[in-house]
Amino acid sequence: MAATRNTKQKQLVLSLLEGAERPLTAGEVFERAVRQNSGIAKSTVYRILASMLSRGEVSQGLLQNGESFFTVANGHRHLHYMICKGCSRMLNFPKCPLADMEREIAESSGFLVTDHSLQIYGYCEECQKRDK
Amino acid sequence: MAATRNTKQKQLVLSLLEGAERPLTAGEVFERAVRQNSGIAKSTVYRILASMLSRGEVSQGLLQNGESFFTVANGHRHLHYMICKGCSRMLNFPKCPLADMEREIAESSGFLVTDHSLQIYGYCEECQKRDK
DNA sequence: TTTAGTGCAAATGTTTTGCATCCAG
DNA sequence: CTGGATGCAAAACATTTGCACTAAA
Repeated sequence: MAATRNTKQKQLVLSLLEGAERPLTAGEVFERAVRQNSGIAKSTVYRILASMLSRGEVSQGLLQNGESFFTVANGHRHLHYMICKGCSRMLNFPKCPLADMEREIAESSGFLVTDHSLQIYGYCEECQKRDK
Repeated sequence: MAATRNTKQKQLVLSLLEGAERPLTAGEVFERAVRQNSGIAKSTVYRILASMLSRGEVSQGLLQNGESFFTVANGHRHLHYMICKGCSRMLNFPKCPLADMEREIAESSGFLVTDHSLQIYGYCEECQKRDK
């Protein structure tokens, strides 16, 4: 794997993801970076996220509209999210139902699993009450 | 729910999905429709798929690049896919690990699950051999 | 100095939308 | 008839890419 330079753009993207209260899309990372008066380019945000993703430094998820969102990868523990269709809130879904299945899948089907994408959609408690 | 007219464009999209050997993206549905000399517009394909999706007549999945793919919803049984990063083949993954969890989730977190999106990425047997 | 990384703008590709027209009910 | 559905073209997005320039090592 090629060496990677420690630029202030990378530091910024990483600190924004670390300081975020929820996963962020590339566009949101860019917005927040702009608010901090960094002159970072949007394409740089995309390149940094892609690079971090291939290094396993961040995890990627998919929204129903096809947009990607990112979180800092915290060790081996990986999270999924319950995404509210009412308010777009993202709640942690810490128990990954595939955690122990990857070996089993390889043995029964021959398919080598490298990763997976799981999002759970529905309505959070507040939105259930409000729309009742 | 509003009434829906039975147009030949809808019949065509549905028959293409039913006759497909694998899930199709909107673009692929459009391609196949064009080959049959239907003068259907691409935007019509998108509108029909969106409408069928909201009626539960088709299921949607997400590719890693954000594109959506569709399959006819076959009753209550729903499938997920193992998607090969080498050859893009999509293999059935019939055992849904969330099948029995939705009620449990609602009880423990208050989140009402309506649906979910799960894709498994990796390499099929042939691609594992070829790239070895 | 060297070259990975960046900014900028243009290009890509998917999906959405406005609007005049069409046709299923 | 009449309003939902369609075709067409333009627009809206997220994301990627080419290229000259900048700055990390």
